[in-house]
Amino acid sequence: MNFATDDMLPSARDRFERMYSILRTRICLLDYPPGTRLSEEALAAEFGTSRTPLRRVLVRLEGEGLVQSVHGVGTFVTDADFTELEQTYQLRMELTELLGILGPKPPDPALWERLEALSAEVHALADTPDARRFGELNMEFVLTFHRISGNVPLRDICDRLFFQTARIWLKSMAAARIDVAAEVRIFADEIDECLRALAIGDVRSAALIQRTHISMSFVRMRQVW
Amino acid sequence: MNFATDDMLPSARDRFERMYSILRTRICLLDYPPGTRLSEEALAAEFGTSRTPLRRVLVRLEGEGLVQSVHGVGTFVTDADFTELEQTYQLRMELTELLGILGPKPPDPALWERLEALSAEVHALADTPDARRFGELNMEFVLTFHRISGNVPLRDICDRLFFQTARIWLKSMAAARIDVAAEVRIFADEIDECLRALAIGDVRSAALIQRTHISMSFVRMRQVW
DNA sequence: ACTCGTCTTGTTGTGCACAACATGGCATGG
DNA sequence: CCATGCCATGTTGTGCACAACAAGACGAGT
Repeated sequence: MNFATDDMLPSARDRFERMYSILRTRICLLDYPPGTRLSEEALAAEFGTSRTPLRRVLVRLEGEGLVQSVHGVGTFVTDADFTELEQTYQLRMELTELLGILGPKPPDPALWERLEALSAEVHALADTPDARRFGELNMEFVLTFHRISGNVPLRDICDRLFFQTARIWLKSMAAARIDVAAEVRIFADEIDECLRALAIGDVRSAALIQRTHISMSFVRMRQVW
Repeated sequence: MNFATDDMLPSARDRFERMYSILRTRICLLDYPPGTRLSEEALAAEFGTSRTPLRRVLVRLEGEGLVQSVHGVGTFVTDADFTELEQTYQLRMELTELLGILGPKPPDPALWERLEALSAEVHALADTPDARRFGELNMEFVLTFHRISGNVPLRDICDRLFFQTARIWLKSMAAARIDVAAEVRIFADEIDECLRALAIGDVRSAALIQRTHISMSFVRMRQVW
C-alpha cells in the first residue's frame, strides 16, 4: 500500500510552485525593484537547482507580466508607465466591485479568523512602521479578501492584477517618501470598515469599501507624481 | 550600418510567439479536443526545433490554463467542469460590458473595415455551414471586438477568458449536434446588431449586445446538457 | 482465479555544454 | 580628437543525453 509520509520529497510541481511564489513575492515587495536584473545562474544556485527548472519559473513570471527576458542581455523586473498603471487600477476597481456580486460567499470561520488576526497585526504595526511589513500584510489581506467571491476565475484575475500593481504602488510610495505611518493608519481603518461590513454579512458593501480604498490610494499616488 | 532586410531570420521571440499562437488556435478550434495528449517530441519535430523551446510554449499554455503537464504521463489539453465554465461565462459577461465602459474607443477605420469584411464572410458561410470555419470567424470577431476598449489589461483578460471557453463551447456544440447553420444565422445577426450600434458610435450598446449574446449562447449550451 | 511484485516502455523533468546575441572596451585609421 | 570596426565578455536561447516518474504487461506465488 501507499502510506502518506511526512518526509515526502517535494515533486517537480512543488519545487516549481515554491520558486514561483518566492520570486513573485520578492518582486511585489520590492526586494527586486523594477529594473532589477535577475541572474538565472545565481537564482538557480540559491534554489539548489540548475537553470532549466528556474527558467520555467521565469517563463511563467514573464507570462504574468512581472519580468521580461531579452536574449543576450538579461531578465529584468518590469516597470509600468502611468497610462498602463491607471488602466490597471481602473480595472481593479471594477473587478473588486464584482467580487461582491459574483458568487459572494459568507466568510469562512477560518477566513474570518485570519482577517481578524490581520487586523490586529496591522494595528500593532502602527507603532513601528515598516514599509516592507506593510506591503506584506497588505498583500495577505487583499488575497484573503478576494476569497469572499466563489467565482474562481475572477479571484485569480484579481490576484494577478494585484501582483502587477503592488510593486509600482510600493515603489512610488517609497520614492515620494509618503509617510508610512499614515498609510498604515489608513490601512487599519480600511480593514476595520471591511470587517464591519462582513460581520453583518454585507459582502457587497465590503467590496465597495475595498473599491473606494483602491480608488483613493491611486489618487494619493497620482498627487505625489 | 544595419539595414533592415526583408529576409530577416525570425528571432527567438518570433518563433515562440508563432508556436504559441498556432497551438492556442488548434486547441481553441478543437483540432486538439479536450483530453488530447500533445507529444512534445512530435510537435518539436513539426516546428523544426528541439523539445526545449517547445516546452517553453507549453509552460505558457499551462499558465493560461489551456493544457496541463503531468510528469511521466504527458501533456493534455484541459477540459472544464460545468461549475467552472459557468463562472467563466458569468465573468465574461461582466467584463464584456466593461469593454464598453472603460476607455471606449471609436472604431478605427481599419478595424471597421475588418468588422465589415467579417460580417460578409459570416453571411457567406450561412450557405455552406462549417463548424471549424464558424469557430474561426467567431474567434476573429470576438478578438477584434475587444479592441473597442482602450483599456489594454481588460482586453488581454477578455482575450484569455475567450480562449478558455471557446473550445468547450465548440465541443458541446459538436457533441449535442446543434444545428451549425442556425448558429451561423444567429452569429450573423449578432454582428449586424453590433455593427449598427458601432456605426452610430454607441459603443456601450454594442458591448451590451455582445453581453446578451454571450448570455444566450450559454443558456442554449446549458439546455442541451 | 487472484494478488502482488517486477519489468518494460514511454513520457516529462533536469543538467550541462554550446550557440546566438547584445554590450562595452579598445585599438586603429582618418 | 573622433569615428569605426573588432573583439572580449557575459547573458539568454537551444540541443541533447539522461534521470525521475507513471502506467500497463507479465508472470510467479498463493
